[in-house]
Amino acid sequence: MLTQTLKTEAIKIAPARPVSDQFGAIARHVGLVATEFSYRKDEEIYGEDELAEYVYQVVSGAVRSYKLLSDGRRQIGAFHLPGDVFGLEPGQTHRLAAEAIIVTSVRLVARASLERVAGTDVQVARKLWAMTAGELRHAEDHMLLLGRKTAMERVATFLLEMDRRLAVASMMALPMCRRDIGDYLGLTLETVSRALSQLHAQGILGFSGARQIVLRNRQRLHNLDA
Amino acid sequence: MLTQTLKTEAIKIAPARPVSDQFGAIARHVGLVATEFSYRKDEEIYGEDELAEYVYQVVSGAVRSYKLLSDGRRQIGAFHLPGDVFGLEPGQTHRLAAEAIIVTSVRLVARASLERVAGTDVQVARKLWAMTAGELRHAEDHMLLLGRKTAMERVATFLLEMDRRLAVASMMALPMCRRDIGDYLGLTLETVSRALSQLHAQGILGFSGARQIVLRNRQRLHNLDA
DNA sequence: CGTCCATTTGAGGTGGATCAACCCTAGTGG
DNA sequence: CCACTAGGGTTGATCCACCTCAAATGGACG
Repeated sequence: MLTQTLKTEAIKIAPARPVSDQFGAIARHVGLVATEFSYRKDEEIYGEDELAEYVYQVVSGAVRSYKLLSDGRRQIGAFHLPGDVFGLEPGQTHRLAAEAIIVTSVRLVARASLERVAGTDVQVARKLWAMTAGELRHAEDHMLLLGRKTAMERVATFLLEMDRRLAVASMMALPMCRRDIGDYLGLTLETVSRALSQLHAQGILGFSGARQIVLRNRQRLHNLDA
Repeated sequence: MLTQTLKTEAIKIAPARPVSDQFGAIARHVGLVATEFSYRKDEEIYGEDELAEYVYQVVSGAVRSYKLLSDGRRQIGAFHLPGDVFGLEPGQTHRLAAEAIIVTSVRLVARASLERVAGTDVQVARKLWAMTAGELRHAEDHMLLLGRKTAMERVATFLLEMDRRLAVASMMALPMCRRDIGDYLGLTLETVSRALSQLHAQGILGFSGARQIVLRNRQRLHNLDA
């Protein structure tokens, strides 16, 4: 599987985040080698209920974590963007599948070695707990969105989240298609498209290509969110 | 609030718990005193974004954890039943509010003391991480339910969950009302009621009182779940 | 400059919400 | 004991936000 280039370190991550720094810090501090690896667009990184062999950090690109129902209905639980850690599990298996949305490179460390370090270093153990708690916080917010928000509120929340996480010079380049957004928000791709068109018509956002979005009025967007 | 009350209320030292009681095991192991406390029906245990002073375990009764939108729409993220730990946060504040559904008694320990122990004992730190991960797993399953399941599938999932968690002699006594169930499943109370009536008409479940339910055919219920 | 998706837009259908009675049943008090 | 009451639950009628199905448009890439 990991037959590709084994480059180490000197990795540049666009927006430096606390969590990502922690991951890198952990890896360096305990002398774990963070291997780099690449995935093509739509390539599976791991499947649902698959053995959790590695923990990953997005270096560039984007990843979707999701669950499927037997008939193919899909719920994307999270998007992982540069700097984000994903696939971290205290249990044996991954609870969601993960796929690269676009060509994506990741750093990874063996879960076993991370666990071993956490077993002796309380600081590391604390950070792993905090990372999982961060994921839980996001999931709790997302349950509120999925259970109780209207389509427009969901799309507004999504835009504000993406703006916060990947806007560069007030422009965001969405890596994911409308279907991915719909499967994240519990909507159909058509409903997402209609909501975006409506926001465009109201001057709240501007397009330069369907996935290049500029928020022109964050306040009004925030008001549309509940 | 709680601190003040504790000074005036009689405090019982919690009795020993069953073997499977992880929380109690931790508390005893590190010599923390778990105090017992009671809440009346619908009494708030803590509010959203309130300082997380204590970690709780349900002794008897039931608790709902929820988030509210500004206009009152509510999403219940989890029900906590006897044995369950709730209010565990590595951060400073609670991400959801918690209320007693019925008269409920809990054991609680100060978060600070738990944190202190976790800072020196990796076994405890590992257990706390695993608990948070367990909550995350539930939230991920619930996101799939809220984003992608039909009303009947949601109710079927709910019944199987409650059957697993609180059935005694194949009978379950639901502590929560239809509105709570609706707010947990992202439905209205009427839709929940209609789904239950339909399952009753199909002979899949029996009632003895609206909240006393017997599952007569778990297999068919499982088939109705996706 | 044609092919292939992704996206947008339109038209119509529907599952669950909303609004509105009505009906239990547990609790209360006479 | 029974009558009364109030809150929870059920059921019915109607509505509408979002889904489904369908077609047109656009954009990226050979």
